[in-house]
Amino acid sequence: MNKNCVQVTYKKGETIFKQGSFSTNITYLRTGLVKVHIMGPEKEQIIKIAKAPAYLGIPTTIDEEINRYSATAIMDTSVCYIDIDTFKNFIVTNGYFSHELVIALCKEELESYTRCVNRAQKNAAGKIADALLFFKNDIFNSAKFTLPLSREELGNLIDATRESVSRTIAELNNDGFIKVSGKHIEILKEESLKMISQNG
DNA sequence: GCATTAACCACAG
DNA sequence: CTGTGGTTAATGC
Repeated sequence: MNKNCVQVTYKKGETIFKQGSFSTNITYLRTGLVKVHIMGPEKEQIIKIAKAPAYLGIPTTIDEEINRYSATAIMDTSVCYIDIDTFKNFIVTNGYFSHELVIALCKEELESYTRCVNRAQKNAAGKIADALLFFKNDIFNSAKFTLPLSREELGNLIDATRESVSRTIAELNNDGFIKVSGKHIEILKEESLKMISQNG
């Protein structure tokens, strides 16, 4: 696929593709971190955070004319765009590739179900704890990291207002579960956060 | 009723 | 963009 691939780099904050525009390529995220988001009837909703390596636009490109969601870099990022016909041809001719792709898509769908339930049923503290553990374990693999989102964006990810996010993070800090300085976060008591994640 | 939770508003830094 | 305080509506015991 490399032959039909154009590589592009994006800085933090730049739009990779936008909801409402024509979707003509599959996007492969080579390095970096991206937020996938949708402008809903009320406000922006962050659907998920995607880290490299990953395909970004399969659902919105494979059988759709117009992008149903946007992707925006939240860290410096490099992607390559794969021509949709090339991609489809690959699926048809390469069974192994297709098999891997189905597995990846299934995983994402299951994760999406889980996030959906958690967003709807957990309280603010539980959702914040979830998000912080997600960044620690799934994104940065480090107890210490810089949050790549503003308080408002984090709220849009977990379904809470920016005020609730601020307050909850301040409480977790005061209670000694985490250490916070602006966007710098350090997870101090992961086990406690897991309890909070489950019980609120 | 009373407590809890989180959204909404406002204002300061 | 954040943090915080006051207020308020909804919900549970």
